[in-house]
Amino acid sequence: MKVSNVYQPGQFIFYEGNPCLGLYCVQSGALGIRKRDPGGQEALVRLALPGSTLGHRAYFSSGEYRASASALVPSRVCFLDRTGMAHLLERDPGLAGRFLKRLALDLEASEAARLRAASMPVRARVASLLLELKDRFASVDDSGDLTIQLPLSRKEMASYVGTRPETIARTIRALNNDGVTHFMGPRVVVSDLDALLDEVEPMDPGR
Amino acid sequence: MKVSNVYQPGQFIFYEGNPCLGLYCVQSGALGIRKRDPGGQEALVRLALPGSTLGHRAYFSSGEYRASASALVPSRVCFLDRTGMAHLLERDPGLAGRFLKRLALDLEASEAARLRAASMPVRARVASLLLELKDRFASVDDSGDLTIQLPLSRKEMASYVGTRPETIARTIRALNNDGVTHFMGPRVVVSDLDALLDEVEPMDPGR
DNA sequence: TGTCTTACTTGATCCAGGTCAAGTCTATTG
DNA sequence: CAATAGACTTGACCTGGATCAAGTAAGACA
Repeated sequence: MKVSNVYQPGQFIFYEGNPCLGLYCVQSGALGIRKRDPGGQEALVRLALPGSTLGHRAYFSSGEYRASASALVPSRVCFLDRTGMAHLLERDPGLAGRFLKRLALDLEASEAARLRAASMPVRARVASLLLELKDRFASVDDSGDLTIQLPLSRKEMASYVGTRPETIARTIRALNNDGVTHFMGPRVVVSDLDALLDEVEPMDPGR
Repeated sequence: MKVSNVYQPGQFIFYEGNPCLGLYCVQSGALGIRKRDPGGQEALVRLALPGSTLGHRAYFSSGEYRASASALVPSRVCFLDRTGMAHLLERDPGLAGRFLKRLALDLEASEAARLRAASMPVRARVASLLLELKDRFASVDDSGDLTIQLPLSRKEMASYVGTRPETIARTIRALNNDGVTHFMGPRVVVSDLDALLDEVEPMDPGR
């Protein structure tokens, strides 16, 4: 009923189009949620970090996954099948309500992301990706600076922020030149976190 | 517990930030759902047509509306307050499940819209707006052509497809020149529906 | 050790769509 | 009937980012 598995980077947990047989939950690591866009390309649409539940959308609607999930780093993921779910839902009457809330919040997040994507330049979107990765992948290095170990290739970063690898490279170069970041391969040093935050929300000097 | 009201064009049903006291349901007419974007502008994010439920997102999550709703045309909207909802939910145990499904489908729609917005040019997005409006606002005129009575100003159309009024004007002109549409003020004549469909999904000549 | 492959970077060029500045066209109001 | 005002259109121009075409760096393998 409930099993837990470890997936290595690149391994898939499920594929778009698979029937949804239950719910997954990320216990450790990080997953990438990918979706085939109209043009047939796999686009990275979301990250799933420890604590997040996966597949409840498909579970409650069509019964088919509308996206694929794969591990970005070694990840422990547990699975609860439909009978297990039914069991839980009947034993805990408040659970359905909490799923409703979860979905409602996801929906808000998704719509907010849509607005944001439309009104922020690539540079700001890259900055907010870094902030998103920070919580899970950052450590403080020997000289006291924040270092993020990127679990994504440039191509994946590009598809996540909705642009092209070339533009990611140029944006990285620009951020480096402005002293906001120091990208070195798969590792970024952020010496001034405030500078990064300003990229996302350029302060209006008025207040 | 359950009341039904008629709203005139421009009248608001609720505002972003208001506490959510129950659920609304569109019986007739059409509403525009608006959201304040990071830059402070009101952007039209969604249309609500007869049959759609409004505010379930806020109802199940924060308790505050995250968007405003106003009538685009005279609309009958009914309201069911929290006690009424609680009543219904307890009387019909399957209802919560149907709301879960509703939210899950909304979430899918929202993510699909996000992908679409990122990968379709303005012209195709305008075309799909017309297709969306067609079901509710189209009639067949005396000469047998499909005529859509637009319930949106150019500015609203612009914010809905994520662009500027100037670009809408130019796009309209281009569609007219190509014989796909005939915009005349607030009314569009679509003589060839297939041409409009092709704008949204340019057929790959291979198959 | 070289050489393949794949990921990444860089440069050059192009274009959709944003911005700014005049328009025109109604529609309202004194 | 001006006259001011708002909604829409048009033109001229500019720019962020896409595209195309060469690079370079670095791990995998013979």
